[in-house]
Amino acid sequence: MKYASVIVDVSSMQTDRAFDYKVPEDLQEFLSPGMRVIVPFGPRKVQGFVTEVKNHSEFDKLKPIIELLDLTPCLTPELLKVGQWLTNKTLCFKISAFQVMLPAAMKAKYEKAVRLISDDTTDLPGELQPYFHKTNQVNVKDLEEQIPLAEIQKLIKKGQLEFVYQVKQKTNKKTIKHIALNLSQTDIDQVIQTLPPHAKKQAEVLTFFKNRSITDIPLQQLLTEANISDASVKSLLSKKILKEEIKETYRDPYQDRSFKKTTPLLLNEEQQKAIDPILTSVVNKQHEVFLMYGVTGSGKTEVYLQSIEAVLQNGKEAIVLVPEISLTPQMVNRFKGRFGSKVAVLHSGLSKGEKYDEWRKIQRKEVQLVVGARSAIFAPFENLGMIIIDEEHESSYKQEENPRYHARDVAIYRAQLHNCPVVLGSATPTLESFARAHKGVYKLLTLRERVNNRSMPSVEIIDMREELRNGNRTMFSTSLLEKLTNRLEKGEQTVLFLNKRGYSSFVMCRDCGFVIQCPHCDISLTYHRYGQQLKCHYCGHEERMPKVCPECESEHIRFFGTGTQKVEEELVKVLPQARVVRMDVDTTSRKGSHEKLLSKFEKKEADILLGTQMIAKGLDFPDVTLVGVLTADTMLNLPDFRASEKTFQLLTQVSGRAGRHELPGEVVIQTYTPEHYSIQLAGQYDYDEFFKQEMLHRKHHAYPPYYFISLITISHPEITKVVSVAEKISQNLRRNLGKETKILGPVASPIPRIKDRYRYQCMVKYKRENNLHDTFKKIIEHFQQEMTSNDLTITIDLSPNTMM
DNA sequence: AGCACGCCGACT
DNA sequence: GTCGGCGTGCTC
Repeated sequence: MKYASVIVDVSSMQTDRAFDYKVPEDLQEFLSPGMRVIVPFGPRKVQGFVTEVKNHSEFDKLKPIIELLDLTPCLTPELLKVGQWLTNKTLCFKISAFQVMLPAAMKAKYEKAVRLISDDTTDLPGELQPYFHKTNQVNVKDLEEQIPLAEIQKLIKKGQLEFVYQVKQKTNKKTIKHIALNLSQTDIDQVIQTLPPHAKKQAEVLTFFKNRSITDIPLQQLLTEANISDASVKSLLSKKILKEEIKETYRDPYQDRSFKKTTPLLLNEEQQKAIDPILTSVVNKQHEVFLMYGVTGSGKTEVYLQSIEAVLQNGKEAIVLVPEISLTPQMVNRFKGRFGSKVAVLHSGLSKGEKYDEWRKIQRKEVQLVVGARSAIFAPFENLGMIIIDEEHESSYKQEENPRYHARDVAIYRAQLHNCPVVLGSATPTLESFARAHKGVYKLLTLRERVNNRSMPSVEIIDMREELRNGNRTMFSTSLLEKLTNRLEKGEQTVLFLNKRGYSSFVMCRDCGFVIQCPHCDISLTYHRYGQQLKCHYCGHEERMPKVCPECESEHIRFFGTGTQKVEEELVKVLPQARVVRMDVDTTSRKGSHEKLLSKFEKKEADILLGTQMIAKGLDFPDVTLVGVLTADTMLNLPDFRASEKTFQLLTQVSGRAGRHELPGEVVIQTYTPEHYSIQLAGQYDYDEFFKQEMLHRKHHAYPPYYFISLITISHPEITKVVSVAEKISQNLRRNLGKETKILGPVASPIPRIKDRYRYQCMVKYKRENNLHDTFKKIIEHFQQEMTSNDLTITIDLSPNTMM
């Protein structure tokens, strides 16, 4: 007899361990760790992952596995190990660690239904009878709005009904209809003779098969290419001359696009110097982490491409992470262009089905390269030769929900298991990475020159306080406006960047100073022009923009701050002839709208591209010669120890968008704090000096990379509860952690209330702390009961990216 | 998590 | 008397 240890799909502390099941006779040969199964769990059925197949079990009242869901394990032995590691590293449940490594389409959904035991409905209460008219099984969801649950429970006690629990699979494989010959090629002519003489079209169909010498073809293709209607096909089908076949296919998000094949470019001396150690590491199968620090436009991508070439030639596979790839179709084009059908692409712009299909291409070893966002780091390759993380500093590589992992950490762990290199690339590396490179933990590769020696665009920093003093109350400085006008005249393009995060357009009364806030969160509401709505960006609360101040009934109620919508309006006022494309969450929420807007700009159907964060990355348009940053300092005021770093990164990235081709570029940075070092040094493209200065700050305030930090956030609907729990937690931390460790708080979180829940936090700063994980685990265990029964939540982030 | 079981107060 | 509220404990 064989037994399987299964991690069940029930995320709670008490079920966060393996449960044993009997393996039915017919599965004993196949079943192996990493496969998904459906198992009975209490009265219901749940999905689970097999972690072990063994010959004994400690437990004696075992139930058998109900169903096997995979023929090949969806988690390789290595990924099972990665899952275990993730669990320890992020303190998440095992099931969450496994689930995060697979496409969402493979997660099970559950349904509870009521089934009629006998076929006779006459015994049922009248109001229930219509439900069971045509079926003997009805979903509880459909029932519970009309019929009280107690009613049903009574009938269950009486034995008329029973609950059935179902596991719904979402892994719908896409199929297409093929039409195939039900005879051999050689018989075609003979069969045509037997057709009635007036059935010309049917004969045509068969001739089509003959001329092409094919035996099967997708139905759609047959109809269009042979130029026939489906009536003649149907008739041939009914005569059994043709037959239908259902074939599984992939949803290909890139199917109607062709990619121009590119060939390797000649590397310059610097690029060659950078690629050599990477290639050595690939050939020698050595694990090493490279930090490729290359200024924007220095040709990092070409180095990636040629390194990958070497990996593939070695018969190995590679993963390339890019930040939210849908934002940079240009990046996909470069990889698809070089490696064609060897590439799978995984990003948030794909539907669940499309992601699942791309994932299956990887699993079936039909591709050797995956280009994707954060979660692509879990691609089920078994023969990894290299992992590349482009724009290494991007915060989207950190997942902000459980399991709170950083893709960089996973990359390094997987690369260790595979003995292969990791390449981190950036023009503005995180301080953590750059410091590690200095210490020799990572190998530093530097690209200081831009390809073709093009100079960096010139940067002008504008003091907006000065503009105000001179009576300019608009959000465009005189200089920026002048340059904008100039570009319009020359027919060149401009990118305007608005860093909306921080404060967006909040609504304030000019008479009494009242700011309209969300009733459920401690955050001011944001004005949206569309529908005159006020929205909360945290809980989604919406209300109409009031005509008068709710406090003092004054009519002088206005919105302040600048959102992209407002900039667009003003832009039209001052430059009525300009054609503007606006890109922000509102204009890009629909699928594909992103690419549409960008291609509109690319085709020069617009003069100005106006947008938020999302336009800062990787865009490359030849005719953009001016980049304007409207408010460079909004981010600096956020309660975040990385604020300066993020500002520097952003300004550098944005500046890199100008003058990438023949035409020289210019950058205008508008700010209220022009003296700030992150703004000054970004203007001078001086990363090294920025690194020095920022490191001093970090050292002084005991932040990374000098200290590791962890953040515990406690939330509950009642503030007194939050405070008392937070207090207990911080006392516990102080008792159990080392003397060198600094424990800050408890204090109210930067946003003290979200969705009617109060939030407090404690920060732990440490250099060396052996007790950390144990202490955190014990804290969670201690409050576990209150977390399930009393609506208390405690979240622990072991390397928070933001303090919010 | 989700479900059953079981123990107490409020109603026909 | 019983209905139904939620605290408690278990799931191989």
